[in-house]
Amino acid sequence: MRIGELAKQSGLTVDTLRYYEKEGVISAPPRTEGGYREYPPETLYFLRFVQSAKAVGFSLRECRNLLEIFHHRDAHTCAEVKDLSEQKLDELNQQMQHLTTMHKSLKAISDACCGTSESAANCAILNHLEEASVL
Amino acid sequence: MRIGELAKQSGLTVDTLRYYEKEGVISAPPRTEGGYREYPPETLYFLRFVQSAKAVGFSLRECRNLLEIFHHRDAHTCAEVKDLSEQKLDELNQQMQHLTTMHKSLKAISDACCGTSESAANCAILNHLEEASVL
DNA sequence: CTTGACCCTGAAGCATACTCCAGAGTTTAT
DNA sequence: ATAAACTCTGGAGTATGCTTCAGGGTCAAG
Repeated sequence: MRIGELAKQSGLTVDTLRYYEKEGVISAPPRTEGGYREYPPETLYFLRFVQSAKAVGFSLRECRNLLEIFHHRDAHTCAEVKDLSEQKLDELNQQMQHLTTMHKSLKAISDACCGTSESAANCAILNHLEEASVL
Repeated sequence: MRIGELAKQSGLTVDTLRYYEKEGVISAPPRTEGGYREYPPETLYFLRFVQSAKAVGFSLRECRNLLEIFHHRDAHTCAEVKDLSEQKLDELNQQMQHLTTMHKSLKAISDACCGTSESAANCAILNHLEEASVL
């Protein structure tokens, strides 16, 4: 399978595929005589693995590491993998916390504003931001 | 007030202050004979305004625009300001949604894993990621 | 054999928000 | 007068995940 086909099948672009190779996410495939990349079919599964991992919040580097573990899964333990998952879950929680805090604060400020077409000279939102007591 | 003092008072670094000036967040202050920036005291309030806006999720560019509105608030309306707030609230909601979705998916996968020190050869997490049915 | 579709490389660009650096001038205290 | 502390500039570096580009080679069909 050449790169264009793999791109189509995976939904990624050829540029992204070459980028992934450069970053060590997928390994460099053999080349045809003309110098074209010739991918073994399982590459598609690996890419799907990466896409799933990205979809649950892992960074590209983390995806690379996870895929590495996947390739040598006999040499790794469930404890190790679950640990990575739980770390990521913690991270996601922290980010949600952060967003929630910001949302709450902004909502409170926003609710205090009349939202009319009156001059913003005394706008509650601007006033609250100025007072710097936001968080 | 010189830049070091303003940095101390605001909790930002001098580099950040110069960066903000370059980005048009705060306007360039007059200079002393020696070429040093001499900030009027209200700059501190403007910086606090920016910090508050950042704290509720506005990007630096958005902070700049908000501060611009603040500077000419007579020429703006509450409707306009509230609109910006609500747009940002929507954005925050979307981001929370996204995080929640990711967290849910990962949690489900993670819970399916035994987490023991057994080989990861049949690790439920890895298997689920491979199956690409994650989201 | 020519045309169009496809592929190659290395490097640069984008967006965000800083951070750090070298090399030089200014101010303040002693 | 001299040293320490402060400030100046322009430019490069950091992290992430691509995307775009120029300039050129390869492959398949008619």
